[in-house]
Amino acid sequence: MKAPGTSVLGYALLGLIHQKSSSGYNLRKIFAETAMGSFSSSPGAIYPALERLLNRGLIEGKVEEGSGLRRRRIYRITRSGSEELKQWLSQPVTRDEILRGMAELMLRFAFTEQALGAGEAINFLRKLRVELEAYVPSLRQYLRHNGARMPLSGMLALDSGVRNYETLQRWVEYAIETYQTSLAIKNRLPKKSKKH
Amino acid sequence: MKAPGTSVLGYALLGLIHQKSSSGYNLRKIFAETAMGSFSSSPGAIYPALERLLNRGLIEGKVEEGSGLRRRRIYRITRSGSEELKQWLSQPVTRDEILRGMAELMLRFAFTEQALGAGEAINFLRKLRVELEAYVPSLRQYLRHNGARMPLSGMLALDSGVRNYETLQRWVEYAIETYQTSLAIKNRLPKKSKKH
DNA sequence: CATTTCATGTAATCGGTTACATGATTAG
DNA sequence: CTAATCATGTAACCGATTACATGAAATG
Repeated sequence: MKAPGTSVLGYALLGLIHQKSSSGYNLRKIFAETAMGSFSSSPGAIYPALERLLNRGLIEGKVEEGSGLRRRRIYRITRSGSEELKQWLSQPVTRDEILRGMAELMLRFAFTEQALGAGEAINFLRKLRVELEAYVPSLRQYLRHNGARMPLSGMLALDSGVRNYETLQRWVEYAIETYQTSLAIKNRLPKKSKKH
Repeated sequence: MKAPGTSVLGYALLGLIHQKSSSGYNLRKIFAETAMGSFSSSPGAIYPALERLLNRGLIEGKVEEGSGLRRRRIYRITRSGSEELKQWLSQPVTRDEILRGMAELMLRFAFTEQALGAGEAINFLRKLRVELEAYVPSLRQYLRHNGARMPLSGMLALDSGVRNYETLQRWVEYAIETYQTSLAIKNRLPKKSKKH
């Protein structure tokens, strides 16, 4: 009765495989060496997750037949895997998701460009901006009203959260601008002036 | 042969109970209403976690005997619970922990002042500063060197991470200053009117 | 030849999510 | 009286952590 569903780690794997077919070992290295390590690591998580994706037909694996090479299984994304990824990426940006932490949002953003195009990436950023514009002031206000009667460390911890969101807001503006500039260059639009 | 261990949620509960004896319901509300909600919520996680703390003797619960009241169990921390909390709070700040995300670090910081005193809170901040001073430049350098050959969205996502850490560094400076100022004031003043 | 690195797994355990269950008390 | 809220749980499921296992190819 329950939809099996895909875990965040599953989507991280799916997105990486969508970008480039890889073996489990390669994927593990990516998690181990980059900031993506926050979504697990270690074979005990990754190999079972890959097998779940395989069983559900979201990826397919072929053993590399190269002559002098070690045997290893290269996974590539299937059509239904691509569809599931795109559906996940298209989900609305909710305050709930923002509260759960930025890691998952950033993962989605990082995959959006290749999977859905730059236009959708901008769209994602705009929706994020709207949510932040509604949420951050209320957080700031809560801090202003209750900060004084909290222990100093609690107030500071909250302040750290507020600063993070404010930084995120500035980043969103920067990211939107960056995208628009890059799009304008690609299209080589004869439009000279852009309003700010 | 394995030490049972306490989960992050367990420490969050332990720290809150250390600050103020509470019922499970009260604790749930704190998680539901504040930013602490990132560590779970929902009775299915909290009540079992409380029972584990109880079984390990880290907290004790007494049913409130108030006449006209609903029965509810008030938990208070035990000596060994207090010790375990302090030990957790005293752990060194490692880069590994920083990579796992700030939520847990901030939780530790928020509890440190009450459990170990303002001096230890400053100490925590200093250790965090040292780790960040070593880590952030390497992250920034990675972005400079590899950013150009990454997809735009990947570069931007990484940039967001760098900005977050830079914001955190500024926050650490601010927090240390705030603590030092507040300590200086407390020590200098011969206790004027402070209480209400 | 021994060690390291490549490459893929498996098993035990444990905690969290989801969803449901149960009563008691207060509010309308 | 009924509905909402208070207050505490329970059970099924599932995925992540930890630690161990295996074997083959490259490296010294």
